[in-house]
Amino acid sequence: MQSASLDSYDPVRTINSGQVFLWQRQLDSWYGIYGQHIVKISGTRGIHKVNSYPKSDSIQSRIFRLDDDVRTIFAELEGDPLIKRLLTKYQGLRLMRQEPEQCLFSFVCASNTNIPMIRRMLFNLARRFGSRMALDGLEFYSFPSADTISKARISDLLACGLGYRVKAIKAVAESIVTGALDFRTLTKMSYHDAKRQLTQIYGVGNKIADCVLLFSLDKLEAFPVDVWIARALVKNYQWLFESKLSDKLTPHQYDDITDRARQHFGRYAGYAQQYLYYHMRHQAGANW
DNA sequence: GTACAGGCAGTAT
DNA sequence: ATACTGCCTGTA
Repeated sequence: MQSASLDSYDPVRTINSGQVFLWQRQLDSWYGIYGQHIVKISGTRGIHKVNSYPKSDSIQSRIFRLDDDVRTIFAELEGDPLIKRLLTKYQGLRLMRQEPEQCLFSFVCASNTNIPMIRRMLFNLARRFGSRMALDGLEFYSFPSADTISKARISDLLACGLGYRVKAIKAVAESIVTGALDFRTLTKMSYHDAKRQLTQIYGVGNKIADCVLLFSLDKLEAFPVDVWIARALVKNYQWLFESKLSDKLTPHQYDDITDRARQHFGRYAGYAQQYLYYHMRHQAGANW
């Protein structure tokens, strides 16, 4: 019973994992913005139906990574006692596969702020620069394209509450528009090569690059270390690290930590990160 | 007022 | 290499 349902998935738990920002609860359903699509999760009692508008048959499998062989993945991660416990405790939690452009813009906005603020910035961006869509009598806005953002006025971006991130947002939009950054190519590259490309962009450092690699470019070995993960490691994995860990990281410490985490958790370290992150937030009583 | 929040680049040692 | 600093903005 327990192992049989370990490969189940719970879309609502997954969208509340804190790694995707443009979701909202309305009329007993959840609505998310996925590039040009609205994704709707309806249903109750843990039995959910996922639809997308415009309609797409493959989008559910795509965004919830139902193509991943989680039995194999989880079997590898069970070697770690804490992760083994969390896999059962948070059954149904998956990683999500986000739309790369939206993902990169989102995590650039995420630097040095909190989730309510990130959501505000992204909803503002969508409302101002996205296309209006209607569903169930509700109003939604698609996520704006890099082209649109590259042409946007600085003052309009500032009005979205982006603050000093505008410079980075512009740099990201530019590199996409000029083709200097190409997600298809990055997906085919190795983790390290793709990361090197991403971090060339102004405003994209280690952490943001790892988030984009894991959440949108299928690099499951990526192990983003934000303050929450750092705290989880300090608390539960101090033994993994020679020098003492603190939850403030210099760039060199960041590399050291992700490398060791990857060594310890293996090629699916990103899944371990997802469960650790969810666990920390859950324990902190987060409900944003 | 002021500390702080899911990093980053710039500058000085 | 490593440490220190400022940064938009909103909230507690």
